[in-house]
Amino acid sequence: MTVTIREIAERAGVSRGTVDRVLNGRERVKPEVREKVLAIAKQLNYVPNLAAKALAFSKNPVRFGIIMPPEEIRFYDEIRSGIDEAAEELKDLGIRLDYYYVDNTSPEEAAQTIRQLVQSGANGILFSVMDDQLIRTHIDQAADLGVPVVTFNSDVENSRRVCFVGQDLQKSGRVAAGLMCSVTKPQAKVAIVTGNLRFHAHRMRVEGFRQGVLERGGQLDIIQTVEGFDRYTDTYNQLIQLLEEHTDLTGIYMATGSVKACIDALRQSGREGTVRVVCNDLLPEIQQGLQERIIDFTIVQNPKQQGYRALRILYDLIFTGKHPEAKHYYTEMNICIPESL
Amino acid sequence: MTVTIREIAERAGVSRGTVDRVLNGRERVKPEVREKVLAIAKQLNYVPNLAAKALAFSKNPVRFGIIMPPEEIRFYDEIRSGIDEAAEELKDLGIRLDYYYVDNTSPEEAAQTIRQLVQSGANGILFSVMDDQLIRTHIDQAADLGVPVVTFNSDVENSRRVCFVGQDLQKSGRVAAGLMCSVTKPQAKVAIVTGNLRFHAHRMRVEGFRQGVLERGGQLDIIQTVEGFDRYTDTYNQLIQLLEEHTDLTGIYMATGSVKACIDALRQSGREGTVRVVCNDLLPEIQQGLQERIIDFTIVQNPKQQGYRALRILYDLIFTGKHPEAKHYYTEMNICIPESL
DNA sequence: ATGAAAGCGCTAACAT
DNA sequence: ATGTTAGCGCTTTCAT
Repeated sequence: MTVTIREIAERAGVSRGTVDRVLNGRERVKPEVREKVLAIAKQLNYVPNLAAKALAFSKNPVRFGIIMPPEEIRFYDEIRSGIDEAAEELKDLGIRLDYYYVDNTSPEEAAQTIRQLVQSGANGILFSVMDDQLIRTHIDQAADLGVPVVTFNSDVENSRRVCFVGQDLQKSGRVAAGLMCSVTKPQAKVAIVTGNLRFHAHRMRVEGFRQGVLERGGQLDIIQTVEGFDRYTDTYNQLIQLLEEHTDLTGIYMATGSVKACIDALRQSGREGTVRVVCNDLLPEIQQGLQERIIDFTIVQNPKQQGYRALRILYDLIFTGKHPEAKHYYTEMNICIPESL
Repeated sequence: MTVTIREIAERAGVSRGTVDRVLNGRERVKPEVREKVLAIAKQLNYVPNLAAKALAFSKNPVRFGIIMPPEEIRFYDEIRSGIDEAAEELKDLGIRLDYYYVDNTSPEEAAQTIRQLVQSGANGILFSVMDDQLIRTHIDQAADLGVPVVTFNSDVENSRRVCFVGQDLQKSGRVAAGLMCSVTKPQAKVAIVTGNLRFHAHRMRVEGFRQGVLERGGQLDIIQTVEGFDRYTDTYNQLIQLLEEHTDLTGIYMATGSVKACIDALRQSGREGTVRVVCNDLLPEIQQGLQERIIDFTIVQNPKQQGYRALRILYDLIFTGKHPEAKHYYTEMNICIPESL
């Protein structure tokens, strides 16, 4: 029925041990034997039995290290629960997960953790801290030593990570534009708030939004793009000023940054509920903003799926040798309104 | 480390075979032995190793029957791919899936299939055909004989199915109301189109919509609820008339029924793009309607997740004995606009 | 009613 | 460089 290494061994006239070596590239095997085994395996369309592998591995489980920001950062809660859920489903499948929470304000600790994991013989790494040259170097070193790294939520560009699992930022900007258009009059004046336009990730959403507006026939008048540097006060002050200067402002797209600041500024100026707001994610203050009808839409990125997918990709790579189909795996994007909560 | 039946056997002073019998209720075991084993298992917090189970089962895999409408019905394509994906992940986990495509215009074939599956010793059934008394009886019989049935997409009410996996219809109606409110002026006149109000499932969305409008402070004026009986012409004719009679109609909620008819009626009356439309699902004509800006929003129900979840629930029930937490498992609901495609 | 032992497909330690 | 063998945890005959 199903092809086993035993069958391959018989056909090739070698032992199962040898087949195992060949199939898993463990030691040097005489090239001709190697070729023969490989040929037969391919011809028979051999696929390893995962349950058997898992069982055999259960003594020394495969180890995956997960490197992410400190547990206090609530944003990662759902991602973590996605990973845990995947781990639960992969339970008994021969893997062990080790979480490492590292400082996310500088790259040293994260880099250090990568190195330690590689040295200690980890079989794969899930990474989500920051994009930095030092990190890049370490990821590439890990790759050289055969330890695959999957980045999630926030990528490390140009590194040799196996795959990035996260949101399609550009698309999220376009969706935001579509939503804003649908709730405003033609030529309505809107503002974009972002963190820092020098950051690739921040720029992407803004660009997506602009493109989205174009695709809708230039239906909006983007009067300003505010950089709030992800700080509450900067964002708040600039928005207060903006609202004063533009009494005809009808929409704000919070691409990145403190939504709390936006809500407070609107309240302060008495324009809450009048100015349309589109933002991202589903933090507590955003949920409340939705309920109170201050925020019209928020675009969320299924963090649970993100964690799940990232782990799955690593698992499939290690256990079945299946490389991800693309270097980017974009997770679903959902639009939320109060009723969706 | 992890507790095995071997350990339980040792502690209880019996053989592993006996422990297996007890834990899986296979044959009669002397009650006192039974109690003892159970007590130790509970005390040790025993959890079976799925990989080992799978491997041991690989000779006679557990069989699940999947009963759904004919393959031609495109609506089920994505659900099927969700099931297949789940099956892929559960590959080597000791299950075999058998698909049965049955007539979905009358209950006989579906009922017959349930009976056959039960007789042939299937270990579980995934069902999605229709809600009917004959079906109900068969599902209950299956339950009596220890064959769990999970319904998906469309439930069989009041039957003894283990669980239903599908959309929260009432909520989808509320979300529709929220969306409609967000793109119309206060007191805008809107119409609801449904299939047949005598059907529970159809009523739910309509009720949800009404409730949603109330929650938004009665912001809409629902002038009529049209029953289109899921037929193109009925729907088309009624909408044409409605549009003529109400030149101030600003929104249509297609709760159930032919969205094509709605689009055509709007085109015919030259009101496409002027009248806001909210509907469900993502059939080809709806995608096109979105692109052409005739449809504003469509609410979709992640069919892939639906299939995946349904299979998972059955698997967990059979292999780990874990019953679903609730009788209903509601799948995610997503809002789509052109940009989300 | 219960125990003993073989086997599911694969890995790893030990031989040769 | 390759073969042999003993598990991994559970199920399932076959004895008793």
